[in-house]
Amino acid sequence: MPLNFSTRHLDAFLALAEMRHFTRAAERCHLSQSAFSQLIRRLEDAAGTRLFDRDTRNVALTPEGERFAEAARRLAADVESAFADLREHAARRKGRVALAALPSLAAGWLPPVIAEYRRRHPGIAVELFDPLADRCLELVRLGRADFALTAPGPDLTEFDTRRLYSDRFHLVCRRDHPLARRRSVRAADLAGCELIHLARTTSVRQHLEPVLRPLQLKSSGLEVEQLATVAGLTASGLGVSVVPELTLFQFRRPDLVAIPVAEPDLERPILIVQRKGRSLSVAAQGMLELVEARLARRPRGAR
Amino acid sequence: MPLNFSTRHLDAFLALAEMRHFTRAAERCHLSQSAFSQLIRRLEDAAGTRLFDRDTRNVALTPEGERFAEAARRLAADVESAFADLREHAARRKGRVALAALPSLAAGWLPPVIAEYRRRHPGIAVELFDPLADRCLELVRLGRADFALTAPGPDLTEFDTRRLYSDRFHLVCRRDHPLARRRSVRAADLAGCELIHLARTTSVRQHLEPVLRPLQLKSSGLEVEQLATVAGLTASGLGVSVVPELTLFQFRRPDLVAIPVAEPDLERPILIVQRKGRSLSVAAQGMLELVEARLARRPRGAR
DNA sequence: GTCAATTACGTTCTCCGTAAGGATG
DNA sequence: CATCCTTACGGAGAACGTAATTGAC
Repeated sequence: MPLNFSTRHLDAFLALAEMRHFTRAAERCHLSQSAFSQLIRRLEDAAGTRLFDRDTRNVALTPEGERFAEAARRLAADVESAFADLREHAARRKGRVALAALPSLAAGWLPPVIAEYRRRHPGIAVELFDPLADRCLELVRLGRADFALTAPGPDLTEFDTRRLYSDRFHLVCRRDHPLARRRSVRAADLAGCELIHLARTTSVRQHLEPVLRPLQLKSSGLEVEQLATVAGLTASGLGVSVVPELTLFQFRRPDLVAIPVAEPDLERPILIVQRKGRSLSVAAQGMLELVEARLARRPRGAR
Repeated sequence: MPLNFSTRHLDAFLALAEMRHFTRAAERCHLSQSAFSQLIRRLEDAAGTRLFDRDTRNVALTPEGERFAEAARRLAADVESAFADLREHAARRKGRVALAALPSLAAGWLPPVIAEYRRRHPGIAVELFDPLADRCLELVRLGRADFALTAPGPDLTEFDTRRLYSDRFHLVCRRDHPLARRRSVRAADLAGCELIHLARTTSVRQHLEPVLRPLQLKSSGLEVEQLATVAGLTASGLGVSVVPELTLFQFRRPDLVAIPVAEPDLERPILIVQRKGRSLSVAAQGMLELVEARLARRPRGAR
């Protein structure tokens, strides 16, 4: 006789095992005494043996009942904890979210978002990676990151992507540079400038290259990995640089100025990238919503 | 929304997690696809979060679903094993029975019963204690033994007892003894005999004492604990002894004879003793039934 | 257009409660 | 005889199945 064993059976069994009294155990379970009796009876039928010895005066567990009681207590606790765990994740009181973001985002724009998230959901562990674009995608592909905020890579077909934002480029130069007083510049204006480059592995460089290559600019020969190095080199008058708006926080110093580059094709889209067809965890979904909300409130440069 | 979480929910969830296909998972669960869909929906309501991502083409676990799946697999296995364990005990394929029996029973009459039991139920562990009567009761009181086969002790009110059998006494003497050719003897016939006694702690002695004391028999001064010693002493012509029928197997030697003592008050009841109000385990119940069956087939001396 | 999940709705069946029955101290 | 578990029976609600609907590819 296959029983659809349920938490009600568990609760009833445990109540009776504890109370040793049908009527009172039935009350605790909010059942009539009759229904309760049937419940126990069906459980015993499924068990294939009596679990309680009872006459009209006494109720006690049989040896088999004792044995089952141990399992039943564990089961009840396990069911309870499984659902509690689920609800805690659903309520974002517990969980984990891992995201990857380009260094420029990770250093400047993202931290306040993460701080806000942690404030709202102190129980959730936040993991942040700040590698270059290729590795961002890799982390998402491996499932190490729930989603990434990064620039387009070579092969995005295996991901679900959404454009969050489009980052415009700025010329950064010393305050005493000939272009320093312009309100905006065009790519052509850069002719004659020595350019300090970021490494070719960076998304910044990859987006700059198609636009600047035709201009045959003089190269400074300097090609570094860190934006802070670019800032230092530029401040020392060794050249100028062209960087996305989101990285400008690295260049906010009295001796440097940043000037928008008015060039329609020169922009670096920032995408939300996640695994195709897989939904985000509740925790990650919350982070994503906060990212989008922050962007909506600060649409500078958004398209 | 409190769900009456049941094995059906578990099975459905696990089937869908494995199949990633509602229709096929529903078939495995012997449900219509519609009913199956509702089942999952209710489960998700109770969980407070989606467990599956699905559109008409793909079904996959959400991160929360993955987490729940681990717990669900454990739960399903635990429920299954708890019931399997119960059924194995009920079917006497598994379990344990402990019994205590007087040495005379444990040595002679009981072993074939235990052997038969083990043959029938090889999965059940049988534990046997063979102490004197007091300790037999003690073992039952402590729950170390499921039941005891023993003689009446001083305080039986705390136990449930049932008379199994009544053991009649026999005179044991050498073949060359004056009484050796009698077909039966009375207590009075023992006048002038030197009696070899068992220790006062034995139930044999305790039952003999009230009957033999008035006869003022000569004492041999020998008072030992083991029946085998009594046999040796008797065979050497140091005296005679009076022992219950169940112990006669110790005295089956060519130089000794055993003669029934025809004395209405001289008998030693053998009781089944168990804890009051507590039922026996299925395993122990089986042993008890075998004991009674064996007795019914061999009613020699039964009342 | 097809396949698959969801929704709608009528039906079935399980399970509950009221009430009578029975056993035990 | 009072207490308390069990059985009987009628009804409410949950769950199921058929079928129509929606949605994705």
